[in-house]
Amino acid sequence: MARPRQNLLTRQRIIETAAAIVDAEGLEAVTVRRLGTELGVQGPSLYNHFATMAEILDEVADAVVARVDVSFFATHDWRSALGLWARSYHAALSAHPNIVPVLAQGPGRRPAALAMADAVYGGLIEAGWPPARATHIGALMRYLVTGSALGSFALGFAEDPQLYALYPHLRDAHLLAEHQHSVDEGAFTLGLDLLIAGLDRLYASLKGVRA
Amino acid sequence: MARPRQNLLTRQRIIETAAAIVDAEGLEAVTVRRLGTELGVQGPSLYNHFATMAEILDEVADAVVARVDVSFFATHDWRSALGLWARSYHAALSAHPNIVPVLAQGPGRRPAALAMADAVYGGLIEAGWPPARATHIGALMRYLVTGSALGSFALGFAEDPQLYALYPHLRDAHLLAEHQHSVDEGAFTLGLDLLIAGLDRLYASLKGVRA
DNA sequence: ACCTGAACACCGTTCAAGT
DNA sequence: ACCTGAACACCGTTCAAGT
Repeated sequence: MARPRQNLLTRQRIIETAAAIVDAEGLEAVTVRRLGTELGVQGPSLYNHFATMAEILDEVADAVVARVDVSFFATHDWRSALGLWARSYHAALSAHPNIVPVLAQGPGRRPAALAMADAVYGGLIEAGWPPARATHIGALMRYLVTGSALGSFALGFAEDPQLYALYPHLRDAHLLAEHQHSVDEGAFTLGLDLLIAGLDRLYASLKGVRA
Repeated sequence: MARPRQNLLTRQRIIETAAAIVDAEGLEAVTVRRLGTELGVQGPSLYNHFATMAEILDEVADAVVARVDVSFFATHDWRSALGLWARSYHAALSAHPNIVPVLAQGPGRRPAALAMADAVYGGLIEAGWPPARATHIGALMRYLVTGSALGSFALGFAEDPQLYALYPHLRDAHLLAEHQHSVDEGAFTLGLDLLIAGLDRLYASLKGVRA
């Protein structure tokens, strides 16, 4: 059989395959040899397309961030835009929790993460927030979204009821896993609503508006 | 030279040595062989004291959580207690940021993490919060603290000014690193203050108190 | 009971050789 | 230009052998 004129690999194919492994089995399951097997090549072939394994995972992470909708800042009041963006960000990360540790290190040089930071910061500045405060708000939102996506609170407790015998108030903690979605979503929604309401009041006081 | 009657290793010594490496060089620097070298034994000797490497890192993480002060719930109003605890939790994690990914997976079977969850949840229940809300508040606080400790927002941007040419509002992002402490602390403090003020209002409305 | 030395099945990455 | 095969310097973990 003749050598195909088209390359066996593209960056896109590699990233998609890596993303599928991350979602199904976690970050540690993505190895050079495993990727090679799934792509039908030998492991070292990947180095014709990427310099390091970390670069591949960075692109997987950025593809997730690229799906976050930042368009609201162009069309909505800053309060609505912040809430809609944060929900979109949260939804994108919750769909791919295994990649969150890579994302949580900051935008670095990832284009989608930088574009998102630019849109959010720009939106807040144009709404009249002082630069230092706009930075704080952007940081705070990242803390909440990555913190909530990084590890499910509900699933963070072991399933073993006996474990909690020593802790008087944790008697039913082993049941949290059954209510994972409502616990984790409820906590995120509570936090987001409280923060936006609080920022609204802070904004009003900054602008000299009396309640 | 005779064989010492005392063991060369103890769990305590291993954990302390691992913690020092984590702090100085990060999680990836902690290897069985490296620990062996620093402890004056061969790597496999560690398996007489721990079943896995993950178990060692779990204990390093729990030692950090053990330093969080949860006593406030016994002595203070829930609002003050929540704020003082969250600041103590944040300070403990900020002092050892490299171990945060281990912590962020939840308490699991770690005694200090379980004791902390018990104290916080118990304190909120005794203050009169409904159980579901108390769970949300505990989760929310973990999101904020681990999210902020996991990766510095300020240090998450590359130091290369040229990188930001494409992003109109990020022109000065490369300067964030110089103000790391005030950016990261400012964002955390803003978030904590807004959340506690918001929870105070929510509590008042739950208890039927009119503003 | 605890430590050693050798071994197993992995890693990421490099590089000369092939096409 | 891209892929292969062999190699290097690592991993965590197991286990028989020593004391």
